[in-house]
Amino acid sequence: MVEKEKQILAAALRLFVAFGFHGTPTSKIAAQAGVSNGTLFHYYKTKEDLVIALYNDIKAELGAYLSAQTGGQDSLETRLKKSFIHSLYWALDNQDKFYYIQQFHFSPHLAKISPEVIAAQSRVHLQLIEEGIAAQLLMPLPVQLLFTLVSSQVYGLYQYLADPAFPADQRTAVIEEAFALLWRMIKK
Amino acid sequence: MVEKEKQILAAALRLFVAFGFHGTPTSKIAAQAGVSNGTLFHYYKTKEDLVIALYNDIKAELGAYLSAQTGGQDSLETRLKKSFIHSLYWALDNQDKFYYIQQFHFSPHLAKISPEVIAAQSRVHLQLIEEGIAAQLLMPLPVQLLFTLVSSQVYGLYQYLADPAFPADQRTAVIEEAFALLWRMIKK
DNA sequence: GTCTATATCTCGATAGAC
DNA sequence: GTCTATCGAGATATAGAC
Repeated sequence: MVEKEKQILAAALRLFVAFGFHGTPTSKIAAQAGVSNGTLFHYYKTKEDLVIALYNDIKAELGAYLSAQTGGQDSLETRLKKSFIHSLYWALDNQDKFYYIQQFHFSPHLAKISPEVIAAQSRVHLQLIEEGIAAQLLMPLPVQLLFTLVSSQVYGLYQYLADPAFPADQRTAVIEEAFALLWRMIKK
Repeated sequence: MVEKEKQILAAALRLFVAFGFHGTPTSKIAAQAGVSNGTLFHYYKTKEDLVIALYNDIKAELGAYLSAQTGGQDSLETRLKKSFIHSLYWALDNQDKFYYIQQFHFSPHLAKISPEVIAAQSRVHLQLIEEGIAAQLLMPLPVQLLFTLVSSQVYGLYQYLADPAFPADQRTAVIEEAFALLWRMIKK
């Protein structure tokens, strides 16, 4: 991916998050990226192409980050905890991107992403939970249900921690506490 | 609110959920509502006015429904459970409306809603949790944190249950189970 | 690959009769 | 209050020179 492409994606991210898909014309994206309107449409055939490319780019980045953190031979609890913590840190350090994912998720654009691609994104997490159930460390419940409960706790906790009024230096303590609660909930 | 107004809101809900804010022109809303373009703008000065009015209408309906379920002298656990269950049932029975709330939430329109109004919506839930902490029934944690954890579990469980592949006759059982897990997590 | 210039279209909003 | 008709703005996307 060349420089201009990155600039376009970066500008699109900023503007979409600030003004929504509707509220940001391609002309403004091009202007903020420092390229002409024509160049933007050289890289992305349509505006929707751009919206989707941005989503895929962010998802790929998040996926790469998380799998880089997946150490090896820790206990299951530790691996789950690391995954929990790093998801939160990534979200807190990349709030625009995290917001964009959710904005995209609640938009008709989501229909353009194939179900297989979406499923692939959570596969590694599902496997972790499956392993925990098989080893009788986690409650014997449907994998999807446990996964949903864990994920939604990440989302919820993010909302709590992302509040500008919340002191950043207390984040770690709250995350630790929240994971302890989560573990209490899902452990067998 | 007169008949035509309701028809406009109903059409707007259907279309916004299906095609997004951008993807649904006011002309289509008017057509689906069976009124003319001019009439739509008689009731709502701008398209954004309509978007916001729809949000407030849905929120009011949800608020009315939930407070109607708030019985009186049950135990705190039971009241919390009822609130949990009824939130879920409302969401499952009003999926378009629930989706719209979230779609609105992840859009720039949210900025047009005053923080006081948003805070008022969760006041009753916060009080319940506050009471639980004071009575030493719940973990001694920040009220907002516990509220966030409970809410996000509702959202997450909703996603799980709203999946068309999930058999509707097993909903109650899963909701019961999920509340038991939740209670295990937050009880002192 | 990048730009300028512009075609084409659609949408939100208004005017004014009834 | 409701309609028809329409204006003007601004959007996406393309054409074609460099």
